[in-house]
Parts: sequence; C-alpha cells; structure tokens
Amino acid sequence: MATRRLDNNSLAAGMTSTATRQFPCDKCPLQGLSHLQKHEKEEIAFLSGFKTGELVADAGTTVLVEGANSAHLFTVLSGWGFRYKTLEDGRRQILNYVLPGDLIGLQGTLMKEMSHSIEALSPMILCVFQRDKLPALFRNFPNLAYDITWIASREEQMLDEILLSVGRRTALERAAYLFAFLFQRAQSVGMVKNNKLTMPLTQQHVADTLGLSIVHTNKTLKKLAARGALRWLDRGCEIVDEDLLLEVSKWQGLPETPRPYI
Amino acid sequence: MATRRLDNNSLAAGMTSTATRQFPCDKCPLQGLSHLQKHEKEEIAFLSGFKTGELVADAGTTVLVEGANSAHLFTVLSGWGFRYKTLEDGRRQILNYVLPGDLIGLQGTLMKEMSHSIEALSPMILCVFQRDKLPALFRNFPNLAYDITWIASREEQMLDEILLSVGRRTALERAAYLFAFLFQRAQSVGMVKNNKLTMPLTQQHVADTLGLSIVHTNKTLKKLAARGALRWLDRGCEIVDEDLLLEVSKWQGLPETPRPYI
DNA sequence: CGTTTCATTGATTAGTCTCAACGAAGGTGG
DNA sequence: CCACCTTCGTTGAGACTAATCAATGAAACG
Repeated sequence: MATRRLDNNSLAAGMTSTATRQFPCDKCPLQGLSHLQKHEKEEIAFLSGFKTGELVADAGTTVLVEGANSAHLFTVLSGWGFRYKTLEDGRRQILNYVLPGDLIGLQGTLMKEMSHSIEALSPMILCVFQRDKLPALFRNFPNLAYDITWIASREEQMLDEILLSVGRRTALERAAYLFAFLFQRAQSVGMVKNNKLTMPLTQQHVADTLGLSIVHTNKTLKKLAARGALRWLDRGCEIVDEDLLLEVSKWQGLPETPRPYI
Repeated sequence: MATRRLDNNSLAAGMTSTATRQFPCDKCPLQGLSHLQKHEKEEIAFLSGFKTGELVADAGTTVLVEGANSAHLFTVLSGWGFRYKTLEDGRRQILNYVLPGDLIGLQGTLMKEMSHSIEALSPMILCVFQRDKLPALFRNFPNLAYDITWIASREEQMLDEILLSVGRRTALERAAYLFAFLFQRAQSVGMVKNNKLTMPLTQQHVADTLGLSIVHTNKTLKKLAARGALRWLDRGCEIVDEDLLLEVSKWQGLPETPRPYI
C-alpha cells in the first residue's frame, strides 16, 4: 500500500475522516518508544479528535515558513527536519533539528506568526493538529497542557546548550558536540541500529548549524574523521565513536528521563 | 521604611504571611505596564496564594544555580539579571537577560534540575512562587497555564534570534543587535526615561553574550560609540541612537503585542 | 594609600573566511 | 547511451577577523 500523501491544500480543506489514517492515535508509532511517556486512555481519545490528519513531506520541503500567520501544529512521527532563521542577505542559521516525537509550530499557534522556518531533511511524516482546539486542551486536559509546557521548556534547554556551543566552543568542539547531540537524540527515538547511524545532512547544513563557513566546516570534519570519530558519506554523516565525540566536545550528554509527547 | 530582605533560608522556611509583603498581587507593580496583559480578579486571588514571598537580590548575587534540584519559580518585579551557562574550563556564555515581567526557574520546576544559572546585574526584587502548586494552576486556571506556555515560547523566540545573531552576524552587527534588543525590552517595561537608558553591564558581560573576547568587544564597542550609537560609561552602557543600532544590526525589532505575565 | 576591578591600547599570533579551482556522483535530455 | 549540468565535497592560497599576550590608566574600595 502506497503512503498516503496530503499536500497543504488538502490540509487546509480539513481532513476529518479518521478512517483513512495510517496512524490512528491508539496505534501511534511513537507510543512504543521507551524514552517517551505513555498517555492515558481519555487523553488518547481527546488527541484523536485534536488530530486532523497526517502530512507527508519530501526531503527538501519547507514544512513551516517564517512569517506565516496560519501555521499548523505538528508532531513529528518519522524523519529528520531542521528549524532555521535567515538574515535579509541570505545568511542562514540552523537553530535546531527536529526528530520523531518533537512538537513543531507551537510559536505560530500561540503568537501571531512563526519566527522561524522548518524544512525536511529526509521524508517526514507529521501528525497534524487543529490549532484552535488548543484552548480546549488546556481547559480539559491539564496534564497534556503541562506536557506541552514541558516540551517547550525542553526546546529552550536544547537551545541554551546550542548557544553555549556556538558562542564558546572551538570549531572542533562544536562539531563534536553537534554530532554527539544528534546521535543521542536519534538513539532516544530508536533511530540507531547496531550502534550506527547515518544522518541525512550536507556539509552546508553542518556549517549553518555551527556558524562556520562551509570550507572551514569541511576541514573540521576531516579532523574528526581522521581521529576516527565519524565518517562522512556521500550526503550524510555516520557516527563511529560516540565516546570520542563526547570527550572532544566536553559535553556530558542528554538527560535520560522519559519525556512527554503529544 | 527599609526594603525587606529575604535570604534563601527564610525563603526555604516558607514565608506565608501576606501582610508583610511590599507588593501584594492586587497592587503588583507590573500591572500598570501597558505592554503587559491584565489579570482577572479570580486569577489575582489564586496568584496571591501561589506567591509565597518576595526576594531581594543584590547586584552580583546568583539567584539560581545550574544543577540545583529544588529551584524556585520567580517573576522579576524590578532590576536586571542574566541567564548563563559555563563549560568545565570556565568559558561562559550569557544566554539571555531577564527584566521585569520575566518568569524564571521554569526549567528547574518542570525538569529535575536547572541547566543554567541566573545572576543579578542590579539589585533585583523577585516574586517567589510555590512550585508544587503549579499543577493546581494548570488544573484550575487554564488561561494562566496558557500564559506560562506563551512565556516559555517567547523565551524560545528570543533565543532563536540570539542564536542567529551569534552564529551569523558580524561582531559589529551582533553588538548593535544586542543593544537594540535590550533597549526595546527595557522600553517595553518602562525602564527608559527621556528616551535614554543606562544598562548595568560590564564589557565582560557583553563579551560573554556576543561570544567574543573582551579585547575585541572593547574595540567593537568603540566603533559603535564612534558612530554615535551609544556611549560607554563607567560600568554601563547608554543607548544614544536606537535607529542606528537597528540599521547596523539589520534587525526589525521586537513585536509590539502585549504579553502575559504571572 | 595600597588593592582590586574595569576599560583601553598595541603587537603578535591563531583561527576562520573568501576566492578559486577541481573532482566525483547523479540526473537530464538529446 | 552518452554529453552536459548540477550539486556536493575537497583542497590550496591569501586576506581578514578575532584571540592572546602584555602593559597601562582610572576609578572604586577598604
């Protein structure tokens, strides 16, 4: 059976039939992940109504655009993406990456408009929520509201760490931190098989994440590869030695606590 | 009458008498600010019970420490502070500044522990909340819960912009952005008199915010001063030409929307 | 009046950027 | 099926930005 494809138009038109869903909430692919918290039955029932459909995005697709005032609220079900901002003259900064279990578009839902964009790095499947039901969620499911606040707080925590990295770590430390960070995040949602992981990145993405030029990024990655920490493949990065990355970056790693998702 | 001073011990002991408060919630000094949203009567009643006391912190005091697992939840009533993280070897990155109306300590309340520290730049007065009543707030005051999520989302928005700045702006643009940003934030809470503002910073703080060395920061500030954008005083910075700062930084400024506070 | 903290300046070095050129792989159209 | 084009990664050279080192002055403090 082919993957069902919804473009933004059919999204806007509103897709309410739960029958055609590949991933009904009670069979959410995220619920089996040991690092994610389980939901109560009533919560799942509510979420089934909160969910309005699924979105499949190709690699390279812009899922959310900066400045859009009618942004949707999504949870990532599968795939890799990234959040970024740009300056007028095109300089781009990647702010963070989004992986399965992450909630995106909250800013666009709460504030007037999104202040960043999100693009798919690999094919992604997203769970689409009805933003105008968010107040109902806060009214009737305080635990879910608490979870959303928790998720927002976690994003801030990640950003703090990334900002420390970009501001104060050397290029080599910064690169090592980035790959250790992404490796651990991917691991926590079951994306690492046989202790190996290939990330769907170009060196341009890495450069825009670290705040470096692409040339210097290339030379920095070569150093990490020479030390045996990673291997750069055609259009992606394979992590070889996580411990070495942790050592080089002087980073203590992610907390182990199970976290909520919506 | 002298300002009442509470140290952390008397805080921990719990100060419940509302009679000794300088700033009861129904006379909160923040409520007169036009950029902040008003509360309903029942909300103010609840918040009076949510509040456990007031904390006065001298300049230079560490209000919250990274790693503390019993952090409090505060709203800033007056004064300047900053959030920061450090690497093992002492390199410090200032993540953001805290001004009146800002909620701090949310991470420490939701997660197990704080992942950043907060220090006072000037004398500060903080409103102290009882963290274990936060679930009750989410249960009974969904609008306040929504506000807290909004506030967390705004912090993320600010961090996004700061990260873009540190990652992709030049030293001069970055410095101009920082001062324009702080000027606008201070203005929105009524700290700017006669269109002039002096910020209680040392050049070390600026350096640790911009991700630069202190020497290069000094030279960059000299350039901005030479252009007439600002004046560096003894231990602080006076903004002279906001428009010039906006122009140099290529920044569009803060949104004007009134925002919630707790 | 010594001591500390901050700001300032010049000289040198290290890190990073820009420019430029080229190779490999994959896709496209003739 | 091959020639061409595009994207991505790689490398070297030179220019520029920012860091480090070092020294000094000014003000605040006890």
